[in-house]
Amino acid sequence: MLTLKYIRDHISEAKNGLRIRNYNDDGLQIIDEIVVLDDKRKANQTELDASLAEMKILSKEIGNYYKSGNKEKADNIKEKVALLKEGSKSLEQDRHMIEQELEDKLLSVPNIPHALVPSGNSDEDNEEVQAWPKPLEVIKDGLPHWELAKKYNLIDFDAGVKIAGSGFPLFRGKGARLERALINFFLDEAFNAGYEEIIPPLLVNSDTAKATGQLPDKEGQMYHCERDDLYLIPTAEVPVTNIYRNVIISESDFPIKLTGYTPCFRREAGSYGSDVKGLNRVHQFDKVEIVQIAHPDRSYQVLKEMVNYVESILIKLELPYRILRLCGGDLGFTSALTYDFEVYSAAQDKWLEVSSVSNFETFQTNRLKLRYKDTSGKNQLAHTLNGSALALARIVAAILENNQGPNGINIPEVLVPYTKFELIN
RNA sequence: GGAGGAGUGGCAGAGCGGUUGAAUGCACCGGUCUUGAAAACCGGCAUACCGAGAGGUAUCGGGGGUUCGAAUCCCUCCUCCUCCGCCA
Repeated sequence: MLTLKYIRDHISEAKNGLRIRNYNDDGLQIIDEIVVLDDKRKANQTELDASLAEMKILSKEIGNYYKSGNKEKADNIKEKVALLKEGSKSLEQDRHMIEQELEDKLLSVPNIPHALVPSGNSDEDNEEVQAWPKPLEVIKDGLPHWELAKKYNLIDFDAGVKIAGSGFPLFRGKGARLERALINFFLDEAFNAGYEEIIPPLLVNSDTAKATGQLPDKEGQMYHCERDDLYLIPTAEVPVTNIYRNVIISESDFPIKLTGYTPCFRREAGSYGSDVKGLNRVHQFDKVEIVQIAHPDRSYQVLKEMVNYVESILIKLELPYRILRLCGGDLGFTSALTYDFEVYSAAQDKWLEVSSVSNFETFQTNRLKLRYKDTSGKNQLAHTLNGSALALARIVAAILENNQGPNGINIPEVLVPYTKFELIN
């Protein structure tokens, strides 16, 4: 959620930002509507405050008159207060309504894109900021990962369907061990890069989901346990970032670097076709997430650092990758700037998104109320960033496809200490 | 799931219907003193909103109510603690 102050002080920047996100003139009106509502809110508060202040003073007088035994005078004032009270009540009702409306509108405004974000409508307009320098090797007669998984009995999609439904893969044997090896490898890498490991709850309450922006924007994407009003997390970002909800940290606490492995649950309604085959798009997948809470002056440097970090992992895994800067049409609701990593899947001849690294600036911290005391003692909103490092399922798909050969599938060297085997055959 | 107790500032802990946004202690920050430090003393020290400012309003777990007036009384929800039951 953008801050009111930002919107009021940067009306034209806000509108330009929304244009990058392909808002038309009608859509842009939301900004003006917010300003008008806020004016209403201010006027209301001024009036209400004055009325309450008067009531307070009169109430004190009543107290004093009672003490001195002057009942008549006290009762006189009581009538006055009763009148004031009626007025305050209706003002208060107005305030509730105005605030609710304002909040709804604010929640519907996405983050303002960073100046680097190119305009564009879809993922086809994303800007390639780093291409794979070598020619891509297409494996002739290569099998897609779902067939490899079947051939080597790594993933039993049918069993997953029976147990839960489509989109819930069941890993077994070397497939399960490869999955676990990757999780441990990623966590060790993050540890070495200075991230503190977190094992968070996998179910979160609605306050938590709201604070990181999943509610109300992505309500339909999350599994919801209605009976207890809890949501299954779509990413570790949600519980991990919420550790710092309603927290004021000191400037010396920066940088806060957290990592966590969790399964991620996504309903992903509405997708179809070959994109959803195998591990490309599933309801449950494993992911190691990295989260940083950064000083606003340093957050873009931190973003770079996180991009470099993700890149270093892909290099170690020896997978061909490219880095994209998301365009306005593809940029997530809460993000100001996002870099996507895609890995080339040789058998599908397709780039698969395996990581997304974003700076949310104050968009999340405003709702989180995550602040730090600056040198002058004032509270300021911190910046949050996160990235997948990495999303497991698609990495597995890429490893299987890219490393297949006549003798089986070769495990990247860096993983062998974790898998304890070098070849799947 | 059943019975009881409790939720107050960074922490500890008063207040239980009337200048109480909240005593006191600790912690923290600034100053005096000191060669320096400690001690002692003086001052500061919650958050949000409105206001150019003076200042005002709200907040004592959340929400609602009683009252001229609520941290204090009532209702409800949440959380924590103790005991019992169940259980990995």
